[in-house]
Amino acid sequence: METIFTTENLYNLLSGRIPSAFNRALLNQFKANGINLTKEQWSILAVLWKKDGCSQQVLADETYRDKPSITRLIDHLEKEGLAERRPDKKDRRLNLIFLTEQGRSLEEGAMKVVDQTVNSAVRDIDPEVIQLVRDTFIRIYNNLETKK
Amino acid sequence: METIFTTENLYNLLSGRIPSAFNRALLNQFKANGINLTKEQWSILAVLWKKDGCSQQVLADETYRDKPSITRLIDHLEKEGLAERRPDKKDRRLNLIFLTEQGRSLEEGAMKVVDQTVNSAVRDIDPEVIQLVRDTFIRIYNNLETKK
DNA sequence: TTTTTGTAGTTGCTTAAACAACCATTGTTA
DNA sequence: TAACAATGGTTGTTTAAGCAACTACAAAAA
Repeated sequence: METIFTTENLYNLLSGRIPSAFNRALLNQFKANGINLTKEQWSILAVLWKKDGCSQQVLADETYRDKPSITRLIDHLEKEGLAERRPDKKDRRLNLIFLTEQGRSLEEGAMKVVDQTVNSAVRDIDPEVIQLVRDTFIRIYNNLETKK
Repeated sequence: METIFTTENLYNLLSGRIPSAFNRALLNQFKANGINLTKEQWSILAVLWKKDGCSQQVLADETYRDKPSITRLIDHLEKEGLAERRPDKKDRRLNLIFLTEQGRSLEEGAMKVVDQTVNSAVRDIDPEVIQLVRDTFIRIYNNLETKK
């Protein structure tokens, strides 16, 4: 295989430096706007704002986390008063997760900040290039999932 | 601003799903090859293999971590017998970090696994596209650093 | 040369990820 | 329907990130 890339170059691309920087920036913007959320909490809320009342397993699938991680994130959201568990009446194995009024009220402000941060990150970059980057990442993801 | 992207699309690109998948894959490959390293440990060792005897601050800069994170990662590497601290004789503020024989001996095997995993991830993708993705990510990184 | 400023590293705290082991409930099948 | 498998969730453990507060030392400024 002939490429102009060293393993190290590619590793840096794949290993997550940019996402770290992005997540840091997002967190700072939250803080600067008086929104008291970790990026993990926000990622859960982002699902609930669309699918209020879904199960923990759905949250795990949507946010690419395992079940224990969700258990603890929900614990934390409950403690903060942003969401609550309610047992499913039909299937008693399930917890359904509902936003509280407070959890709902964060949506507008948080989404505005995410929007600004995302747009700031990709400013001056050709949308077609962004599209290509996305497509490439999907291919990489599939390559990783389907092993070698 | 007119784009075909929703904030959510872009967020998913920027927030680190692919790196998570990559890091998971790498960890699995380490394990499958009997290499007992976390990805964090490996990322420190990767610097030391090139700059044995550098300071903790250098490790922090090279791996994009803060100083406390490095303190603890080195603690752990010392406990595992892979590296050791030696005070700098000239500047007594500094610890210089040196690989042990055992730490050095991991290089070949680990790099082979990283190499395979990286190549598997980008297989069938045009090198020019990879280059463009890299360049774009560097621009995004700079956008994030120079704030809006 | 004393004071001030900066740099290197550590400790404490909160939050989270990943994995294994586990319990309860539900679904399947023999 | 009784045994077994699958699903949803929790707990325990290890490892790590990120921030603030701190100590020790060095360099620069007064």
